[in-house]
Amino acid sequence: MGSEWEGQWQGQLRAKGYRLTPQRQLVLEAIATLGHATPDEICSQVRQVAKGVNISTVYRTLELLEELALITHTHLGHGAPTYHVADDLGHVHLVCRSCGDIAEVSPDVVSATVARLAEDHGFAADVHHFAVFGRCSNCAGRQEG
Amino acid sequence: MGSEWEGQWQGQLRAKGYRLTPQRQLVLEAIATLGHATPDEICSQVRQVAKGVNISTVYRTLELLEELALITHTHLGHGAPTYHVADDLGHVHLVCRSCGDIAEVSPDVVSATVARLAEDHGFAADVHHFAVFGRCSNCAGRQEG
DNA sequence: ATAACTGCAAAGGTTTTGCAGAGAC
DNA sequence: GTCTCTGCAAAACCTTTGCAGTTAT
Repeated sequence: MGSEWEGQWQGQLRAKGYRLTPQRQLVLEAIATLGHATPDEICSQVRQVAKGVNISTVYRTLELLEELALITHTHLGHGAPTYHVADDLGHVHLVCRSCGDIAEVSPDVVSATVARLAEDHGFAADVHHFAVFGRCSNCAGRQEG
Repeated sequence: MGSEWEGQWQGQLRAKGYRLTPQRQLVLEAIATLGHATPDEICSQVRQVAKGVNISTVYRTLELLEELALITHTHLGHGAPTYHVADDLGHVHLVCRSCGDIAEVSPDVVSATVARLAEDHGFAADVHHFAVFGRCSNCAGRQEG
């Protein structure tokens, strides 16, 4: 697996008094592999390699990795948030309320809004965190009020 | 309190085989009064009028009212969603990740994005449901990576 | 050796569900 | 009288926390 970044964040960990452990590497690798996944899904993925890893370790690691800005999470609406690596930029989620389908589109479509929020309100919008709800093209024509 | 709409949705209820009950009226009135509130807050408000109302009744009623398109909910990030009446259009939430502050701005700022989503992806974005995460003007200057 | 990390298990908060009784129609 | 709705309680779900043992440094 890609191991160039291993040295990179090892330094970040130590600088803050944290330690490099197998579990932490596995969680980060699992997120990179899955693209975006819930804590539970990440835990399952990790357990395929290291059987004994506990869900609470996953939660603690997610909090840590997010603090180091290595990952971020997105709320897709219902229960569990999804996590992904921080340099996996490049998509905005469109969540369909009817069929539940989740589409990914270019962050390009929200750039105008991001610019206006910055100009008019001094608000630095987090594009990673965008989750847009509505009705997808499949469901749009079907039912309407 | 405004009671013009009482007759309006009573018909909708009956058309689907549902019934009009005091609890359902109280929940809808509570949401109208509070503007936007969590299920728990709504329950508290309702109990000021009718003491015995149970939280599970509130949840069931929220689901019903949303099905009738009388209310919608917004996810502000963490746990509980906030509910508001469907005709309470007119604002988009800006949630600051640092201080937790929630600002409301005109839906105007997202109109360009909504238009592009419709044109490019046939996606009917729900403006009510927009919740934008990021960093507000107060926190923006303070800390940066 | 010290201090952080892990697994386990229990607790926390939020939402859902089963059921018997109450109530609208 | 029928069928829906309510309140209660238990369960389910997601997440956090305390603690004792383990491990990196």
